[in-house]
Amino acid sequence: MAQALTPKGEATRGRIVAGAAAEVRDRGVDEVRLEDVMARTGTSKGQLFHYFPGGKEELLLAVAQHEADQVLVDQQPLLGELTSWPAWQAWRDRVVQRYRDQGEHCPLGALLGPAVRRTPATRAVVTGLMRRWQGAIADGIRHMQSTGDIAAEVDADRAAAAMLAGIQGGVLLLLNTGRTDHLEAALDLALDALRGTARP
Amino acid sequence: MAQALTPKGEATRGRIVAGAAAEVRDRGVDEVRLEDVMARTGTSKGQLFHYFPGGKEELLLAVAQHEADQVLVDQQPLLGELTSWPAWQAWRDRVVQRYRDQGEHCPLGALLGPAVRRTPATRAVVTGLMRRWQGAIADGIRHMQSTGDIAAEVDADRAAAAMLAGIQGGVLLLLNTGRTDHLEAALDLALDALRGTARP
DNA sequence: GGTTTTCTGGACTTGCGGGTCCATTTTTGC
DNA sequence: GCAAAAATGGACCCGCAAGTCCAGAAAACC
Repeated sequence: MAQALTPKGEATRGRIVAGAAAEVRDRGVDEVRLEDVMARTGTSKGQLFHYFPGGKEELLLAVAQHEADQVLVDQQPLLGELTSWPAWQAWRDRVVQRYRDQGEHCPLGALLGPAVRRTPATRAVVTGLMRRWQGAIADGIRHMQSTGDIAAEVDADRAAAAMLAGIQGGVLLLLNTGRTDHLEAALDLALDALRGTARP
Repeated sequence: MAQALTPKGEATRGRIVAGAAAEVRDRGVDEVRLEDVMARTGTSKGQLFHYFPGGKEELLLAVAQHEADQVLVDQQPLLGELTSWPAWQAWRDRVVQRYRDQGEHCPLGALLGPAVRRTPATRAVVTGLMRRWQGAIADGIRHMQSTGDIAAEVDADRAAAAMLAGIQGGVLLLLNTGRTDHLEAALDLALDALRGTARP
């Protein structure tokens, strides 16, 4: 992938990806013009195609990977420490807060969009993100089961899948309505359901 | 909007919208070429701009409205008769079935995508659909409350919002993974939560 | 049946934006 | 320092698809 890349080159490449990511956030995937990326990052067409021989598609794939990683980073360390109800609540609040702040500029929403989705490579990026995300939630559920805070009969993976779906749908609706109602309702419903299992 | 449109003109216009909708389903929004729509519907550029002076954008808006209406039609009459637990289950199964059959060709997913989302008009279409959808679910919940199958303390609108988010997220993940796991898990979680409220 | 409106066909223009190419400069490695 | 490789700048090409325009056919209207 990366073959003989000097520090300077590395920096430029990074600048391009970051700039393109910002452009995607600001204007949406299909509104991204290579020209704009160049302007924003102070680079030339030669550089762009030097670092991304595959052109726009390759660049957007790199952006997708970059943003996907960021999604989970933004939730850490909370997502990795779902070991008590207050911790779950803190994570929930963080998620809501993050997407509320972000508002309409959703890199993830952009990734999920029809434009890039088509290519298997970008699909893989999104799928990978979802798998990791769901895995982290499931781990949290299993930990809560080990302490008896969640009933042992609960299927952790399935519950995590449901919660993830609620989050994604909530974000999607946030993008369209500008309100966090759905996201909050979905998270709270799932958490309440899990809490409810502990009491026999 | 529609001013002096002969039967023949009406038919042509309808053919164009239907053809464009099919094109969107098959190839995704941003892959739709006016030329392809013309070929599929056996129309000419003159006709296209005759019926949609606003060009591509206006045509896609009409398609969006068309598809949004279809989403709810496909769930009827089940969605309008959520008056017993078996009815809820039947509706749940219908939703899962519908999107499973549809697979990757999701008109709604296309609408939600970044391409069209930008314009306020298409946003309004999607928002309107979501409002009606959530309203129907909420009505179902309220009916179940009236019969005592769901606890009166439940906030019907909020629960419906959560369920809708789960559905949207489930469909989104279905589009990316090709599996209905998330959709099913989300629906089941929500339904179980509602069922659970009845027993004290 | 003649005039007016609507409908249809398709040639043409246009602009945007991705991709190519190469000349020049800078860095690396020895 | 001096070749080789990497990095940079930007002029140029070119295809695609949206949108324009107008002329001719069909229908509506009285």
